[in-house]
Amino acid sequence: MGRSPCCDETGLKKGPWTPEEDQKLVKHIQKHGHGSWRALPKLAGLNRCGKSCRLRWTNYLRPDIKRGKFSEEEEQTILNLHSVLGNKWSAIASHLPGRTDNEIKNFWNTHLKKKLIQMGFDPMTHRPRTDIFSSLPNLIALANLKELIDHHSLEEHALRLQTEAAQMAKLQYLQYLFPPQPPASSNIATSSNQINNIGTFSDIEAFNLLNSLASLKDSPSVSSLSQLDLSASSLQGINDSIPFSHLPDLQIPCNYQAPPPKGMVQASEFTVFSQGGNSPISPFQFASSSTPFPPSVAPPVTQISSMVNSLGDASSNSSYGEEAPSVWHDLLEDPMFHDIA
DNA sequence: AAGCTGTGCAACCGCGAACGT
DNA sequence: AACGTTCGCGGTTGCACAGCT
Repeated sequence: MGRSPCCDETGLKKGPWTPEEDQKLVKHIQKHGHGSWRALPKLAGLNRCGKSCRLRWTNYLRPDIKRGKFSEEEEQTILNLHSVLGNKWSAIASHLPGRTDNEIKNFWNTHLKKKLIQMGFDPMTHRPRTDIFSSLPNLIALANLKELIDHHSLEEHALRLQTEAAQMAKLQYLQYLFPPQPPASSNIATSSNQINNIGTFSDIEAFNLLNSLASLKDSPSVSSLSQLDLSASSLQGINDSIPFSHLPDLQIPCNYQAPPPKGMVQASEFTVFSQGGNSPISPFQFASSSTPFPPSVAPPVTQISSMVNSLGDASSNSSYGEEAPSVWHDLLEDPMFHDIA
């Protein structure tokens, strides 16, 4: 690839700019504009490459540059934009008048990123770190000590993420406790299951599905999940209304294998596969996927809790089997499940 | 006072996109 | 369409400074 030599050319100065050089550059641009950056150094009488001149101007000498500490509003804006845009510093900078992409990038790398890491959040995804169980104590401590956080805006952001963390943790704990099970021997789904391999749907939709399953439990009209319309087209409408749905999804083929007895919901009905992969993903791997989880569709903690409660009730009153009630009971009794709320 | 370590930030580098011929 | 040049972006480096031992 024919890359331009730029500063590699011999004789061109590198390193920090002197006040004299700054003055020359500013005077020239004020008088003539920058025009071609490549040609500028000669015209301005500078022994620098055009690239160096452009950087010096855009990051330091431009008259509209705001210097000094970032305000809380700016900090919050950066956090919010970064959670959506990622490391698109120029795009983020366009929302912060007077701030350069370089300045924002430095501020992120030296301040915000570290703070998020310390709080147990992945600075790239803005979600709880992948080792969710090991970071839970930190999150709990954070909840108890949140009043000690000195930066207001960061606190708000952290609390929002923390709520998501608790929700994710519970859901992961559910998956952890109820790993995928092999289909029952009397598996009518294998021959007539209309939703086996229905295509793929995202984790977002999986969570929606979990929610809807909980609410469907008591519906007499639904005796089997196989009656649900889970076609790709029906899911499309859901997807369209979901924030962040434009972002790449972790593809999760629905591996529903057996209809639950008597309209009950079975957490283990969901086997999560990586895109194109053959082996299931563990809850930990699932949590570590880079798929952003939109806060707006996360099931509220109370909803998960009531879901688990209702599942427990349902299983104790049905032909689910001997093991199920104790499993639900174990979950509900587990202090960890309650503590993380 | 000297040396070490950590931090913040300006500047550089390399790549790919955009543009011009 | 193909090629060369320029520009802009994001990642990284290196230096100055502050704080600590």
